[in-house]
Formats: sequence, C-alpha cells, structure tokens
Amino acid sequence: MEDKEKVFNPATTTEFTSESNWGLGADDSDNVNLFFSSNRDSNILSEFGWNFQPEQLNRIGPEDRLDLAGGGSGSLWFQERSGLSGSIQPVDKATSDASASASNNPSVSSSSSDDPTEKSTGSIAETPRSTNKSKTKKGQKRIRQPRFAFMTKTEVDNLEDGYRWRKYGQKAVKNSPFPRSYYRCTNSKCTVKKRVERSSEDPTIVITTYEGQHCHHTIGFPRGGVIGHEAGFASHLVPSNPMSQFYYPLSQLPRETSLTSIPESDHYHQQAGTEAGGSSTVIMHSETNPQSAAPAHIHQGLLGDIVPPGMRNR
DNA sequence: CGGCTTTGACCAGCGC
DNA sequence: GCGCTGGTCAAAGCCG
Repeated sequence: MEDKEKVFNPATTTEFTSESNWGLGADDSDNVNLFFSSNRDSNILSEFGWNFQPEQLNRIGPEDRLDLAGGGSGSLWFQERSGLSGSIQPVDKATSDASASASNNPSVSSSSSDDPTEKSTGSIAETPRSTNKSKTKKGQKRIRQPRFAFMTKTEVDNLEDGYRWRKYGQKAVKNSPFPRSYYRCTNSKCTVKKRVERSSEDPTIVITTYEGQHCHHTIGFPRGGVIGHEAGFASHLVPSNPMSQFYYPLSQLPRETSLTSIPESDHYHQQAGTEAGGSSTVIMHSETNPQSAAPAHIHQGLLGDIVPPGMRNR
C-alpha cells in the first residue's frame, strides 16, 4: 500500500520510490515534489512560514546534509505530506474539506478530531485507507489532518519535540524489521498524533510523521528534561504564531538541511514536523493557519544540534 | 497512585 | 468475498 512512496533521498539527491512502508505512504502517488525544485515547493515552505530565497533553495542539496552534532549521526530531511492524495478521493472530498477548514480554524481542528472521542482521534491513517476505526459512524470517514513527515538520520528512536506523547500502539511493518510506533499527544484536547518508524532500507533513518495540529503550547517538556536546550533554542527563534512556541524560520535553517516535499493534496496543508537525528530540533509552523497553532515539532535529541546558522557552537 | 508502555485483539479499507 | 495490512483500543504491567 503505501509502499511506493516517493521520497527524496538525501544520500543520492535523487528522488526514489521507496518500497518500504514508511508510513508516509499513503500517498504513493503522483504528487511528489522535491522541495526546492519548484516554485510550488517554495510555496509550500512559505506556507509554513519558512521564507527561503530562491538561491537558498537551490543551495540546499542532498549533499548538504545537516550534521547533527550530538549524535554525529546525521542528516535531516523533511517530508511534507498532506493528508492524502487523490487515492482517497471520494470521501476525502468531505474529509479534506473538513481538514481544510480545520486547518484554518483551530477550533475546528481540535473538535474535528474529537468528534469520535479523543481516543479515536479522528485523523490519521497515513494510508490511503484513511481508516476510521473509531467510533465514527459507518460511512463516515475519519477526517484527515495535515501531516508532515520527515526523515532523520539518527540512532535515537524517541526524539523529543517539546510535547508529551503517549504511545498507544506499535505495529510490525510489512517488509521491515522495524516496528512502527504510534503516539498521541497527551494533552486531552489535542488530537495530534505521530508515527515513528525506521526505514527498512536504511536503519539509521527514522521517519516521523506528525498528523494534526497542536491546540496548545508545548506543554511539557520532554521527560528527559531537555528543556534547557529547547528553551535556549527557542529563545532564538522567532515565533510568528502565538501558538507556536518554537519557530524555526526556514531562512535560518542550516543549509545543510535537506528538505523533501511530499505530495500534498490540494486540500491540505501540512503543518509541521521535524525530526532530528540523535539530536536536533526543528520546528515549523504553518503560516497558512496562523491560528492553527500547529507548532511543529521538534525533535529532540539535543535540540542544540540543529541550530540556525550563526548559532551553532560547533 | 498516576502516567506511560507493552501487546494482543479488533476493526475497517483496499487489492486481488 | 477474502485476505492482508494499517490503525486503534484497552487490559495488564511497569515505573517513578
């Protein structure tokens, strides 16, 4: 199913089709674009409040990988994906509309997923199936929320992003020795979810997919107490959205960072996502929905690893 | 004791 | 229609 997802391969700088289930899968489709490869890409970025200059975009290449200081591990890629692609069309029409509105309306966003109760959060389904197992009535498809996926080359599986997550499931992934973990934001009013899995093709790569928008500030700090790092990091960021606690202007993104855009449906706007490998943090937020507070996320290992140019200590 | 993780089961969507 | 797979639930156990 979501096997043929096209992603940007930072290592080769070429687009490739992944046979593995990166969870992001759902959109195996057609709309895959490499970030920075077109105006559209930059538009996408700008939707997140990342203002990249054309030159900057061009500068960022696969080989411009971000060296994550901490873990020494890695590279950071972003995959922006929207809720779904054309594959889920019919219903999606409705769902997408809902999502779209959700994107523009915070209250909707949170309520939309609440609908089925918070447990059945209504969203997800990275796959075209847009499963809606929850208590939604039959015939009603779960509303998909904006999703954002990114790949991080890291040895750390559990990256901190400033939010608190509760793991609610783990599944073996087809064709992959690595399981996929499902997390939900612990904030009862927040329906954001995230999936974390390792690439079967490259075990050093962790794929994190965020879905939904946070309707609150980064509450908690990582259990591990990376607060220091985050706080410090955040202090240098410029929040454009009141709801976003951390904002990482693309313009300040280390040029080594490679971003990948994954298709996005016309109705969705991804919100945020980031991941860091072993140690890093990045946050994005959608300017498209200033109100949607979807702070992005981050990733943690050590926020300090990914630091805006000029802020790096190493 | 509260919160989180683990894990097996269940359900729904999709492809054949 | 059936089987497969992804996503979620929820009970049980663990940990601070």
